[in-house]
Amino acid sequence: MPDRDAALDAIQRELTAFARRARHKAAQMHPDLSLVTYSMLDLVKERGSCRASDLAAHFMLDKSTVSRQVTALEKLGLITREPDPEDQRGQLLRPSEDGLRLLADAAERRRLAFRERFTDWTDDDIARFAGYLTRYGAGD
Amino acid sequence: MPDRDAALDAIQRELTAFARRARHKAAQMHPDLSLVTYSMLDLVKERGSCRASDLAAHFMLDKSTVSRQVTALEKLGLITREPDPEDQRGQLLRPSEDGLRLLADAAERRRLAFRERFTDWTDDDIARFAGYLTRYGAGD
DNA sequence: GGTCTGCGGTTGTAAAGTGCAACTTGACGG
DNA sequence: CCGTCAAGTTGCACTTTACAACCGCAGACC
Repeated sequence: MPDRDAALDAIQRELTAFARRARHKAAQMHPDLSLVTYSMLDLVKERGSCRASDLAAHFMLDKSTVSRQVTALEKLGLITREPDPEDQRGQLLRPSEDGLRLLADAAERRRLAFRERFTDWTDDDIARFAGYLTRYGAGD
Repeated sequence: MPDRDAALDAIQRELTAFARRARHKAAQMHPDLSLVTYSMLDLVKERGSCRASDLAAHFMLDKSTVSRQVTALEKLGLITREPDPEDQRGQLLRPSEDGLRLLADAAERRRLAFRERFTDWTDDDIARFAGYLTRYGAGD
């Protein structure tokens, strides 16, 4: 089935092309935060609170890398660290007020950019595209 | 139109999630080449021959970065460089036999992984998904 | 023809992200 | 009490990347 293979090639190419551009654009949007650092902050918000090892597992990164990024986020005042009362080895990460503000601001700007980009797409096309992406992402 | 916004949010979330994991997965799939280096080789093959500045423009990378990656590709014997007969300043990049072989091999492995992942997708769904991604990518 | 401007590419330098390994500290089971 | 394991930190090396300075050639303009 050559058509199917050609389509699979296109999917692969476009997704990697997107990944390349994502880092570039994320760097422009938030000069102080990389895409990964931003995602970590986002996950901390999503979970309410979590440990550094949770971040390492979720992002498939080494714990040392996470340690440094968390330190950076704390230095920027975007998260707080407190020892885990249940296990003194670990620490609970929480987003700070500034961190929440930054996330909300970024989400809003991103939404505006997306509205712009999809102006000439129909509602049906957008819904189907979102459905396909979700279905793809569920395979991870 | 809340549905539309919800779908846009989903698209945004899934695409950034993919971008996060891209590096890790690419490293697994192509152990010898980085994601960017591999993409460069792929574009050179796609175009038949091209100049380094074309790569820089397409990948939104600095020309110095491209220069180093191209040097690496040449050292690995995956591409060849020859002065552009039309413009002595530039150079024409072409994939070597080894480069073509590596690309074909990688494409085959990738296709296998993708076939696995997309087993329960219909041909129509895959074609539409590829179409949406291409349409999205064309907006850059 | 000579000069100026601009483009294609290279190299030096610095910064950031990442993984591996060694270490510290605390938890848990014999 | 001790050995083992888990959570984080730090040192180190490597890679990727951008910016800036530079070289050589091309094309335009006088």
